[in-house]
Amino acid sequence: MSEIETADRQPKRRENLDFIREIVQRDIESGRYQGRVVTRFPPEPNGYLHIGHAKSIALNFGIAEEFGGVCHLRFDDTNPETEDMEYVEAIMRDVRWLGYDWHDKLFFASDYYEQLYQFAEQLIREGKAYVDSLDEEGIRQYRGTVTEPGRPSPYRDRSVEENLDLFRRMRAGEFPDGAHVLRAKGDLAAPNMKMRDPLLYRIRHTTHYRTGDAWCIYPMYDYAHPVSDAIEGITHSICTLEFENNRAIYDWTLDALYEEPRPHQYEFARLNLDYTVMSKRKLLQLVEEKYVSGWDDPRMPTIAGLRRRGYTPEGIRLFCQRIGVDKTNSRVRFEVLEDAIRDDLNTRAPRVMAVLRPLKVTLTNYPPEQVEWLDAPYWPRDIDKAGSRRTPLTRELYIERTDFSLNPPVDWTRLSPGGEVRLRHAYFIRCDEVVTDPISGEIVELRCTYDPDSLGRPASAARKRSTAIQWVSAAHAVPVEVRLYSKLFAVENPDMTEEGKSFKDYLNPHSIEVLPNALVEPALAAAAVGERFQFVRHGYFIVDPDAQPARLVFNRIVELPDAYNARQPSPDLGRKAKAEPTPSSSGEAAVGSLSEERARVRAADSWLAERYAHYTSVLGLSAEQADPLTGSREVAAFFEAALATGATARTVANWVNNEVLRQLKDKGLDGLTFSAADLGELAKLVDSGAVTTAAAKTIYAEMAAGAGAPSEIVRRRGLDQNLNQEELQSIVAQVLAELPEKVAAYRSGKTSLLGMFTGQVMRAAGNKADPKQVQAALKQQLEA
RNA sequence: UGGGGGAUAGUUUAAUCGGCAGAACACCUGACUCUGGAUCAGGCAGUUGGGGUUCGAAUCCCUGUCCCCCAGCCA
Repeated sequence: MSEIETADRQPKRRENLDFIREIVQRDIESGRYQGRVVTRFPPEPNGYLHIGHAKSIALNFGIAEEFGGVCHLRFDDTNPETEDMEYVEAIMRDVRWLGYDWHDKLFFASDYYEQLYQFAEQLIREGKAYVDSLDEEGIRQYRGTVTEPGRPSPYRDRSVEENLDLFRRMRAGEFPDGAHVLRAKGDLAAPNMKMRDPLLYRIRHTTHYRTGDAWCIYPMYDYAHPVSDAIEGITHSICTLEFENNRAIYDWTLDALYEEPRPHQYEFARLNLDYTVMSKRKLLQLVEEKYVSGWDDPRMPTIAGLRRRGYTPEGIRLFCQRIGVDKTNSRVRFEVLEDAIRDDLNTRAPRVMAVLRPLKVTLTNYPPEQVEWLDAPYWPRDIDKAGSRRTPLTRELYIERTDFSLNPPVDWTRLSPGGEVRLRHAYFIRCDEVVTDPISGEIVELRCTYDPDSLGRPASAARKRSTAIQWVSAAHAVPVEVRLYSKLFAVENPDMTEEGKSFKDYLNPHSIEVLPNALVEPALAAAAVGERFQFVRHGYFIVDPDAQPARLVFNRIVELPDAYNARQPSPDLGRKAKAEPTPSSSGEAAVGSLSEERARVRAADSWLAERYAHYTSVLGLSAEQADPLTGSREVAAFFEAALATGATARTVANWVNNEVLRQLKDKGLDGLTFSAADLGELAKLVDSGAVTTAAAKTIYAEMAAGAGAPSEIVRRRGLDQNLNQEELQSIVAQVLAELPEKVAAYRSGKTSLLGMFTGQVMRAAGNKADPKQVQAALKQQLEA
């Protein structure tokens, strides 16, 4: 790497990190947690894990692995009404199956109930929580709406003693469900509804699957979660987007109870997959109402379902890697999942022959009693694996019905009347006669002849285009049941229901097709449950647990891409075209919120209104320039103070509007590290041409960082020294010499590289150069 | 309607904090092939609209539009 490129670089960050990993990396570098990385996967044991959870598991466990940390498995079991040990076990099985290990870091929020309780008493003692005796409806009423602030509950000002007494009696079981709740003293006027005195505890006289009847008050998620994180020393608490508003309570709770460095919450977008639903409630409904055979129905997006379907952990992890992590709400196409699974299976599923819809073939010139055991490799040439089995060829065979066509299209490469085709691992055959059922007209048999010289020989030019089709010997074939699965739902987004319909109305009636009379070659007779194969030209299959030794059952995991069928016009099941963007109004009228607000301020403040008029008529500023400058007296005064240095109005206005406003947004005028006079001086330097605008940006950046007055910065960085032509030419030459490939690319037409060259030269020249001159020099040398 | 978040090829996403808009999946073409698979080569295609600052904007400023989340004693 060249000196020029490495100069002025930030410490190198790992490339292509998602935003969460970037935060983790930064925290490691800054030593925020002394280099510790502790994440957690916090399922509630009230349902089975699904592919969406896999994304979260891969994220949390993946980060721990990659950054030398640990990931806890914590059951967030704070609601006794829905939780069950069955789910705990299923979840552990699924996480382990996905290939992740929590070692000894298995936790339950229910183990923290006592600590949680003690912390709650602390909050009460500190006046930060109170017992509210409003009923559910009352609480709702007092909470207000998104547009109206809430009102304080009549019980909000109870004394600490009374609160403590009531809370202890709540624990002691003196009150029925719903009589009281413990609430945080938040802000009832907060625009964030979550902060309007969130509930911390409720009374539930319900047996908990782990703590039994030890408790009759249970903590709420918003309270239990941050405290559990803190108890475990979690550093990065990663959850999905819908908890963004809850982060305020998360921080409120931990600020009250813990000190930095404490856990912090970060949110990412949950996975949405086309043609499936991902809510536990809906999946539970499918199971309970028997739309599927159970949580592990191979059509379910649950981990258990995908496992039974035959998906591999590696494939699922590959999928998670490919979809990335971001905050954008998105829907991932089903093919992306399927493609990841295929990618994984391609190198690990041996190829075998199966005939799903058999059509009888008789080789009329093949000796009736003869059996040839032909060598058939399990792997295609491009996969670096060895191994083969022998497969028997006899006079009577079965081939796939779909591999024969009575009236083939021009690009047909399989069997047709009078045509030839290769039997995979065997001979070429020619179809001489088609036997049909005289009544139904159905094709019942093909009478063919085989070419005894074609075994193991390359195809002749004439036969080159033929596909090698799969087949089985009629005498040796093993009858099996094959279950063909496809999408559970018939529409892309079953959550988006029409008026009066439910997601269940969009179930795909053909999501399972059972073929009871499929045939596989004898090598598969002893296949074990869980073994995966590629049925050549069909797809990947796995032996289902329903299989009996005498009756194998195969599930189709995923089909092979079919370039032939893909080319055929099919009913369009694709996505709707993107909606036309609504035509936008032109930007003439400034009616937006901020601008609107400033107009209101001016209407109420004649001095500001007068300044606005002055700026536009006397100073010659445009309305767009004058507007942001006259939104408050402070900004206008700042602008005029800068102007008093003698700089031009236009320059000062641009600097204030484009640069200073940014600082003002988060720090306010008082937080500024430089004065209006400083900015005026900077503007004058630009006006007079003493420094280039590029240099001015550098100076401004330093001013904003508190490096002092412009003149001082200029002197320190030597930005007033002019670069003479000779020096410029030499820097340009040097930069070009460092980047020979780029120069070649530019010369062969990639002129967009000019910007990159300019940037390099500007950097090398310490921004002392004038970009216009730089570009002139660059063009001259590049085109020389 | 208050608040919080989001918008980059058809889709999912990168872009070293102002300097080459890059990839994967999908699609198309070709090569190869005893799988119409895989692989290889090539191609199509993008910064939410408008304005501004700048030599240069996906990135900074102003201003629109669209989408998601929040008013459970669920998580």
